Amino acid sequence: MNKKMKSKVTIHDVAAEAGVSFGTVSRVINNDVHVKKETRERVLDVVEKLNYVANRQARSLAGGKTNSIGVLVPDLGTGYIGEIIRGIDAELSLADLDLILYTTHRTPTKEANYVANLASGMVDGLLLVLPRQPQDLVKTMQQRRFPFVLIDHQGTGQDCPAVGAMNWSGGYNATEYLISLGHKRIGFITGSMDLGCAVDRLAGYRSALKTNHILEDEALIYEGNFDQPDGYVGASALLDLTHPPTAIFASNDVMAMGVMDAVRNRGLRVPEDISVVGFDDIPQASLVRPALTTINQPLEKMGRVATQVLLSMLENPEKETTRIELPTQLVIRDSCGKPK
Amino acid sequence: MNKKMKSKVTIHDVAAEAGVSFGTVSRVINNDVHVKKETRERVLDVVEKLNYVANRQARSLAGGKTNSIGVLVPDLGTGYIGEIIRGIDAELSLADLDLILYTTHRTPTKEANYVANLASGMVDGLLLVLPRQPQDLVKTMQQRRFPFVLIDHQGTGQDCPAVGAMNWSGGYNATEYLISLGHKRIGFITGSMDLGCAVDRLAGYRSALKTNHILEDEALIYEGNFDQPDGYVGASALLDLTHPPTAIFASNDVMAMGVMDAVRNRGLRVPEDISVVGFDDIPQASLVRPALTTINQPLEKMGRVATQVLLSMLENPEKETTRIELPTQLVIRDSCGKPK
DNA sequence: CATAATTATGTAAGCGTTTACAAATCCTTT
DNA sequence: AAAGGATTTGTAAACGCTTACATAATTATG
Repeated sequence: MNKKMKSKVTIHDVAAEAGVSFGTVSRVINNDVHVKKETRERVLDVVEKLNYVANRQARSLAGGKTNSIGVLVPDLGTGYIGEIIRGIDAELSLADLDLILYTTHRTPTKEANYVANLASGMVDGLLLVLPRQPQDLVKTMQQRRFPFVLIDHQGTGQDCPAVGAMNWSGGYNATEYLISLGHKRIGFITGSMDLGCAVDRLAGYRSALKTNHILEDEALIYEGNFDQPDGYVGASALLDLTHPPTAIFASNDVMAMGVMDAVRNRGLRVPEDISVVGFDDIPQASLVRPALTTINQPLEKMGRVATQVLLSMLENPEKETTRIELPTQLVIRDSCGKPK
Repeated sequence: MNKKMKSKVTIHDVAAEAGVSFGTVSRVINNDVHVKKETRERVLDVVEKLNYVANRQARSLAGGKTNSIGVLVPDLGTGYIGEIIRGIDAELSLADLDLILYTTHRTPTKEANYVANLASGMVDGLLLVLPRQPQDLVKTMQQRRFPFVLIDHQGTGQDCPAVGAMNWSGGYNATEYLISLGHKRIGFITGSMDLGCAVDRLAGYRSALKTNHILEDEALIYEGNFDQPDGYVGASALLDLTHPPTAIFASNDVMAMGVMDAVRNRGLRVPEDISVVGFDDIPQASLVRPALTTINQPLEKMGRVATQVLLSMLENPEKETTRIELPTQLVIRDSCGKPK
């Protein structure tokens, strides 16, 4: 009875204890139909008794799959990515797949490196969150026929599996909400314009203006980079105009917070003097004061859906997959009001 | 079924191309000294040329190590954990180890399950961030002699490798700062008292009071749970007292935000009427208005250090390791002022 | 210059599985 | 009761690598 703690119990141990061949044990744990019911039960009992857990590496080596999928993220700082991962994780654990996390944060060039390595057998599939330069990566993976899904990035014209949000309509709706409040001069702070989502949000803004017969003023558009300071600087520039805006729509929540900061720093109030709208609905959007009116992106759901897509690709490699866009939604809080 | 048409390049391919045996190639990629310099170079060239990447699973199987370490986290929501992971990731990638992420969020009981599985060979070591019920887990791992490090949790009396922050002195310093501002009645909202860090912060608070000859008032201590609503409810209760506090010290930033919310909801201002201090210094602490004065925990560094400790345990299993506490620091922003 | 020492390389035996394929057992059906 | 088929079980060959150990090549030694 005194078994060594250190030596792991293998499929052979189970086989011996159950009085069957290891092949049978393998069939049992893989739910192969060709096992007599009572044999299966006996084996399962022994598995339980011996506390057997199949060795993942051996399984992978023999089976040709790694049972884990790689998730490439730029960072974990803002909670934005965290939400997406939460969704990914949920789906993955349902499928009993491991999540191997790679952060490209420190070295941007690592993105390409990782993909090259990962795609050559370390994981069965890849989920790329907010990739910065997907063109080459996508090409690499496609020519290797390696399964992957892009999350929150619409490549410029590239046709590949991706899950994103309806950025255009988010931009449109937020702008239209501001217009409905009576605003005519609405400042806009863009995100990194190399990212499709930023382009789309701006396009939505423009469309809403046009639809409502408001003349677009280039001076009201400030090019930001999705970081908080851009919001501050952008808002400052906007407020310095001869005809400053009465409302500012920032392309993400973090910048919107920078905007609020700038507004207050010049002695103005949100929303009495200036209305502010963000985009994303990150957790802290409801924590700041005034609570931020913003466009909700279903972050967790994006993670879930992307994972589902990837898993279905794994099951059926031939299946044609394409871009999926999840709806965004206006969340009205306290940062907007009628213009003075 | 889905056979890979793309034959991966193996160690044998490299060996053939370089005109050596696969054993030599193995030595080269493992930096074994017993290889002639020019042979090594030739092999390396071929590796480059063929774009060879060693198969992780095979390596693990043969070598008896998985080259990856598991990280168990409760969640990724607040950015708090994200910071820690950033540190872990940095160290891990230096050591060329993979990070396998497990989130226990949805099912608390999964913690134990994961540990049982992981400890039996899926990873070489485990990093447990903010574990909720470590007692059993720790016992399991210790008796299996499985390497692990606890992050941000001081077990009640358990002697095991752990990395945390100086919660006591953080609590002490924050309280003393408030006292130095002139506050005499300082409310305190605790964290989950089953977590050592919460206990320590409270103890620090009490000590500071005592040192400064301020009589402790039990009524000023509200037991929270580290969630934002606790801050709101706690502050409300505190402000309802006959002799309400002039300052409130919340055991983490998230609760502090709840506190600010409650304060404002009764028409009071921060910091003019009530001073607020948090703990953690999460990214959004500097984003809220007024910016939160808080105790900085070196989250990323905790991740780094814990990883270093784990790696050293992997290298030298016999080495005695113990608890490490990193210093905390008061960060003064805009949420505190003199009492009226 | 032979011989021992040293260093470099080749070889074979696993590591713990999966999975064809072969062998054995159990039912049917005449 | 025996043949044929279906079902269940056993076996051996990978999977790609590490690592003793054996062997070959090189250098140093007397």
